[in-house]
Amino acid sequence: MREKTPRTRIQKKNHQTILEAALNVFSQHGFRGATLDQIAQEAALSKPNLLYYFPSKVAIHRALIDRLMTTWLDPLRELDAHGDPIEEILSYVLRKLSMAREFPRESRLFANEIVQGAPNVGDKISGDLKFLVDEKVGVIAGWSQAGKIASIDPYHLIFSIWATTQHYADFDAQIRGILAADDDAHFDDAAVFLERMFRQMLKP
Amino acid sequence: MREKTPRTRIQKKNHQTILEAALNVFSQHGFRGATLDQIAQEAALSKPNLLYYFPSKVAIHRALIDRLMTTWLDPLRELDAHGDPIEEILSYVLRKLSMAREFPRESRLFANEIVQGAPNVGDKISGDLKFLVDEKVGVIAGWSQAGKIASIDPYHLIFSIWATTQHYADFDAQIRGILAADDDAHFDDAAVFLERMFRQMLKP
DNA sequence: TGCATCTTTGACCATTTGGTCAAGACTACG
DNA sequence: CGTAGTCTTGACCAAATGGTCAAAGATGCA
Repeated sequence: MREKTPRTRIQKKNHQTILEAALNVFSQHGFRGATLDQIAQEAALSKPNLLYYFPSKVAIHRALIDRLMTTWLDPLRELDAHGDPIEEILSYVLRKLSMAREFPRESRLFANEIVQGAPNVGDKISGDLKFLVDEKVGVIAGWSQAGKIASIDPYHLIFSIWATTQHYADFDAQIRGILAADDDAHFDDAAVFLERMFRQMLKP
Repeated sequence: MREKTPRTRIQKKNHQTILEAALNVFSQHGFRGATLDQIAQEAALSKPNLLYYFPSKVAIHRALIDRLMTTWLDPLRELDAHGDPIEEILSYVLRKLSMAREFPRESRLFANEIVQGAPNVGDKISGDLKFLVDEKVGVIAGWSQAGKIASIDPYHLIFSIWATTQHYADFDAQIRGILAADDDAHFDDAAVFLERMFRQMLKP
């Protein structure tokens, strides 16, 4: 069932090489659009060699998704119930935006998965993710009721943070087309804009 | 090159049937993930029959994208330079949200395309779309300088509107998972939330 | 009704794709 | 060294997939 965890030096290296290559290919073409040949070429390995390290195409994809789900939610986990409410939320926004800037492939891997109906992560979403979100929603609702932030729907606040930040990774092609940009500079403008936007709306 | 425009009654009907079926399949699986057999089955036609009406798989997809691009931008076109600034922008937000609610398949078709690097619409984005956006950015910048709305970056305002509204269509699977919702009711909450958010941030 | 045109499809094809396998190459270690 | 275990790959396979084609079936109109 599960692919064996890497033991030798070579296994460790090739596992990483394959996942790195697969991240490139899956994030750009989606699961169905990616081929083992592409991944093999990107990893500079032969196709049978890929299948020596991972039992199947879906196993590679699953390994990536697993790795992603554990780290992807760290910024939200860090939201501290005992910190200053507005600053806590704002720094969550900026952490999320940084991740979109630094890990756009991971963001697109996830986006591909969700847009197509979350066929492989549906259970994780209604499980771990829902659990974490519900907890933080409780925290935010508390702040809201205590008058520390404006009275808003915490679920939709979180959705709007996800939407606005991930948009810069997932819709990168559109944004670059419109801004005629060939670098990352617009992320700085986005940071200014989003900080203002959320600060404004959270003001009690 | 171009597929012939439908002439007879039968052609008109089958063209529509095929596009409807293709929209279902492409929006759920992406271009590469969709198969002609799936589309044929969904349309209740034989595969050679599909190819009697459209010369190839990409032609079907292109026809959908073309149809989409013409109507997708209507809400933005309606943004009136002579209307009340804040109400104009807010009703743009709500129109966009309605489209996400009523045409989620179209939204996902587009999302699939952009997430994968806009391979088929790249030129349309840096062409028609950029032109329209630049025009409306000018309008918004004018309002901003005239002190009618807060001083914000009009590009990122538009991006944030797209992000927050389309999110409800594109990431539907995630949202339903977290809200444990099986209906559309959360769109009403979203409308309230987004109206408040944008009204708050636009206040001069 | 007769005939030209439009529509439909079963059979078929070449290519791509995920995956297998057996045999050979390389490593590590006694 | 030698050999047991690890790693690599060329050749191959079955299924899926986009697309073709010739021939049969409908349709419409004089």
